[in-house]
Amino acid sequence: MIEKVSVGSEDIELVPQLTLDCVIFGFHDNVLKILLLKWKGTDLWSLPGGVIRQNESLDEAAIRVLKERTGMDKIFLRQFYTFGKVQRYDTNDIQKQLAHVIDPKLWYQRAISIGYYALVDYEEVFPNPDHLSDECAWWDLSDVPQLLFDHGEILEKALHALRLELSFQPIGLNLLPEKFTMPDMMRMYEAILGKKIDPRNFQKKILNSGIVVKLKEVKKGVAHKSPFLYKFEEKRYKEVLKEGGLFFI
Amino acid sequence: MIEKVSVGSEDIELVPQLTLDCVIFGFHDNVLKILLLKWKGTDLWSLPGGVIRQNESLDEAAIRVLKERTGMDKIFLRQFYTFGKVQRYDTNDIQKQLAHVIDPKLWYQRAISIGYYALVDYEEVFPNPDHLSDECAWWDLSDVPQLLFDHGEILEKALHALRLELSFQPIGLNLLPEKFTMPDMMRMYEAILGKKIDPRNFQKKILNSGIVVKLKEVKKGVAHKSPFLYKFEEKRYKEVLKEGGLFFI
DNA sequence: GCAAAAGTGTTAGGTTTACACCCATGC
DNA sequence: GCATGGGTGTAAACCTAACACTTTTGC
Repeated sequence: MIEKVSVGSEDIELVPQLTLDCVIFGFHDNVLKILLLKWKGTDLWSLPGGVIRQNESLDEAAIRVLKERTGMDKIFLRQFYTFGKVQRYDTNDIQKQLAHVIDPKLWYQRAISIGYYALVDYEEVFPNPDHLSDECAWWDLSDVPQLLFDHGEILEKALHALRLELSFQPIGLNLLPEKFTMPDMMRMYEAILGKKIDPRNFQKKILNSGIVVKLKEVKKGVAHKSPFLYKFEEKRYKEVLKEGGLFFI
Repeated sequence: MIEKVSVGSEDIELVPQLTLDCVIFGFHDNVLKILLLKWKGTDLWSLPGGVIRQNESLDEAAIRVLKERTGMDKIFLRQFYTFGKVQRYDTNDIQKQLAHVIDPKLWYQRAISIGYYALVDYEEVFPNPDHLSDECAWWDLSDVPQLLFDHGEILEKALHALRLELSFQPIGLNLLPEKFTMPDMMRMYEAILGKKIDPRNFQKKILNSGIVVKLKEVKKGVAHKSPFLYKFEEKRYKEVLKEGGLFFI
């Protein structure tokens, strides 16, 4: 197991057997997307992840990884689960597939991985591969390829957490751009919940709750009728979430 | 840091720097209770916890700890958060307080702790101290003493998770005895949510949902009017939770 | 008999659901 | 002008919240 890593000329001590994995969600073209890494010289994809340094907290480690992959500093991040089966995936199989990138000796011990999910404004992200991958790219949630390790399971659990927290966390604020249309927001809800919502009822409920304000602008340059733009009334949004949530079950 | 532990004549390898802590909830006399340990020769209390062996999963480790502390085998267990600040509590302070029980050298490295909460039927538990404590006892949630380490924060987060999951997990099934009265159940909700509920509205909603059935018995030997007994209609209860939850916000 | 807790119904207000047509725009 | 997506109202059903008195029991 790696217990040190070099950054410039410095050796940095790591917490042994502990890693973290990030599911980075974005929303674009009406669908949820996640950021994946393609391992060097392969067609194999996995979630971005990293190790924990002895002198940083778990959250700090996650922020560091997020910053490295997206270029972004202020990111909405939630720890959602820690994955700790003894044998989280088929070690021999992985060693064979990745032998040219990582020394198989690195797999002599199990690793426990802390799962984080992140929400980012798709438009502001510059995907950036790490030293073991040669591509970092957005994938539509609906056609994510088979993932390496147990990352399929990690993604499942992240989605589940996201669905649950949709009613209690300011998901919209972090996944939508500053100005957005009502259909944008509705489709974000639909994408996360995986079901259709009636647009009249959706609009009524959202406007009633007071969590958004209508701007005196419309979105231009789109085909068909120009939709109005809205932005979040942040204080009110958080109040509503705190006072019991905003449900579209 | 301990990296081995002896069980009988065997040495068991541990995952370094990783521990787990359990918040074990029970419900009795209309209040929520948790199980705490008193450290040998002190008046200091903490949550039950343990280490992770190399050959067991996190869940298995939690089950082992729960079994040791409560004597129970089948326990409702949820992992709710992993605590990983670099300096989770004042190490010097703790070393001084517990020097007579644990060699201060054990604290030379940080530890990351995985938080689990458990729900148990109060009546079925036999509290059992571990080798570092001389008492294992129930405490009313409302008068839990100052806890060692960062266990106060862990308890906070466990409670928060419990509140959130009350609407989606079969909490009642695990916290109440097999047969219970409507006021019992209502007070469980009140204790978890920390607020009063109207008994007429509560009963209406619970009975409408079909998650319990009224038995042809009353609870005898109680002062005042004998209340009817109910039991969960387990299949229906889980269906309702799955289809969007059962809220008393 | 009295104190304490159990049990129970109604009403008003609010929320949710279901449902369909016209409008503005780009091509 | 037509295809596409945006925008909007109403009525019925359902759910929630508010509210107080009678019953049973042990002491």
